[in-house]
Amino acid sequence: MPRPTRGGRPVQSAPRLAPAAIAGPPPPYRVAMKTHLQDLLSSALDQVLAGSDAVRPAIGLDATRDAKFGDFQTNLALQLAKPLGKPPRAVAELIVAALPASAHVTRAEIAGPGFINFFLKQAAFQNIVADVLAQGEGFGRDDSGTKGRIMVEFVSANPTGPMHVGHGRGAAYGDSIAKLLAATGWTVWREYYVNDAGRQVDILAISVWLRYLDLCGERLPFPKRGYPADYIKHTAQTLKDRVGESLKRDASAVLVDLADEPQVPDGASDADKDRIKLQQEAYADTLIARARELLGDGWETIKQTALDDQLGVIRKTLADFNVGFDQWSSEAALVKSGFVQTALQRLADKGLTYEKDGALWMRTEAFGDEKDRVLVKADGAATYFCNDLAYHVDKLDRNWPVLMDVWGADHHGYIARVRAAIEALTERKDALNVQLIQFVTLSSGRMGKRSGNFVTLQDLIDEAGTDATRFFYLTRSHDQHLEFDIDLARSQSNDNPVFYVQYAHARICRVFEQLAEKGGRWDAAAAAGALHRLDNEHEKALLTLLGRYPEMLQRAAGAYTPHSVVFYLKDLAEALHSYYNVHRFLVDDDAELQTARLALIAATAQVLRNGLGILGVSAPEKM
RNA sequence: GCCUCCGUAGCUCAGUGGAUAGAGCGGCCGCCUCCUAAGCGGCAGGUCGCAGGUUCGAUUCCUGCCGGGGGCACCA
Repeated sequence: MPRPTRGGRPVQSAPRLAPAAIAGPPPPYRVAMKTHLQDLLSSALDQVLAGSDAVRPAIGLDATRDAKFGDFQTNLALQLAKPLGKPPRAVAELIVAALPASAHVTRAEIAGPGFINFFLKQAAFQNIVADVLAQGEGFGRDDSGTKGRIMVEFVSANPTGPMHVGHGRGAAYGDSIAKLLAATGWTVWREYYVNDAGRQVDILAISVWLRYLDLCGERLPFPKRGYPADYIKHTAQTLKDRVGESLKRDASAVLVDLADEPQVPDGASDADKDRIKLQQEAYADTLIARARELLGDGWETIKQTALDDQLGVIRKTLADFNVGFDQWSSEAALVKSGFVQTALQRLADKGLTYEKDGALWMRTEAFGDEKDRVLVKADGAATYFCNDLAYHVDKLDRNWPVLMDVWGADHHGYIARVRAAIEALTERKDALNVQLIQFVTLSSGRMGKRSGNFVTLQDLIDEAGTDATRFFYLTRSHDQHLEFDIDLARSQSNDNPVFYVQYAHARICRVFEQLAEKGGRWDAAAAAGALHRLDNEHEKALLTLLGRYPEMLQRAAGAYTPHSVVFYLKDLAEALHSYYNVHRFLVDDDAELQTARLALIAATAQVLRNGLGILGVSAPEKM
């Protein structure tokens, strides 16, 4: 498999996911309608405020929560009640009385504490169908890339084992937010940072080697701090297939002069546990040093084999999960290239580093961190922070001025120092955009890499499918804890929420299949002239939702909330299912009505596809 | 102790200043001679953790408590 490399030299580029869509502004009708209502209200305000010294408020128009409140609402009267010294409803009456006549408005109604609700003629909404059909995959999208350049780094799971369900959430979120940003005017680049340097890789290698020795018939005790899981045995077998027994050493040679690893006794105090764990870490380090001595270059072979094998598993899982990256960036390559030293020098040149207790520190506290941080440890090894800092500098050097990092919530305390480093070198406080993904809990127990019996993301995908798994992850706000109901996700039952949306799409496809079977045709070109036939409340609900899609996308992108797309799609599917149950679309005796309804559901299918595409979920034609 | 994410129906969760707070699941009652019933319609179920404050208006913003998750390394 290809080795990942550092920045600027992508090894494996994922295909760009954005479809070649029709560029251009979102359909203007909703915006135009709001502007129109604002003009009417503005004119009314001229009259109402004449002779008053009240400050003219901004005219806010909102979508209504419920169709019974009309199409748009304004709270103008509530805002003006106090300055005018009149009850809100009285103000509302003045405003409504002063409203000029309009061809689009059927009525303006005062409701509740003083809202003015506008009811528009259905004709105002019908053209959305033609817009959707004309723009297709491009409907709602802004592929201009003119909002700016943003790099999204996500997953970046350590290559020391398979991805678990927590990583899956970050993968689903990161992939969808990248798609969402790309669909709303951003130029997006997605990266995976491969932590293939440092002590954890040595721990991985020693674990693999000990299992390899097992396979060669050499029995050694397995250290507590090693990775005991079965996937290590698999990698050990891969190693043996590759090198035979050339890396076999006698157990006695490995263990000579080595005291037994200390064990935590039952009922030990917390202090004792911590002390013994430190001794166990030291024991693992001793084993690693011993292995290096005995193996020479062979040690590197083991490390490479282990990394290749683990990363290969991760790559397969992500591919199955429909998650792609523009680039995989290697920590080890970053170190080897000398760029870490370059970054350190830049900090030193600014007087932001100093030595203390044999270590090299950075003055992060001067930039809002709660304390200064170590860059190079007393033993000469760089900290994770040091290399990661360099990586972020590298990203900025590559002309990505906005860096979104998708991290697990356990990295919360790490934000301040990375932000400090970036601010120190760029004088920009806002370059780093961290999205913390809250924890995933499993309905049947917790996961952990050392336990050996955790549920991997691959397990989940294999059993529940990519669609159900991705949809499930994205059904919750990312800053909310997610309880992953494994049984539900695994079940191919009606309870699984992804099917509800997909089914709406499949149903529409089935209608067109039926039409073809009957030998009928649907004339898309004639649809525009037939749309005036869409006059019932179910059609109105669909028309309204279709029209809201573009603004929903913008809102979801602005708030970094792909789950908003999920909830929108559920609403759209619900409107379709309700419509389906009440009305027939294949209307034998009314060709114009049939044309109009088919156009409406074709547009609905298009928006379902577009939205599901943002989520990375398929839109099947049959279920 | 400090930082942070939370606390909304029996359960899982939406709702980034507005109206009578919503959905799914679970419970109950209906709907297939008709484009897939993986669907639709209806009923029951709430002191939006507690207490103050700001506001014409607070589930939403602020403060303080109570309860829970996570983080506070020369680990990654």
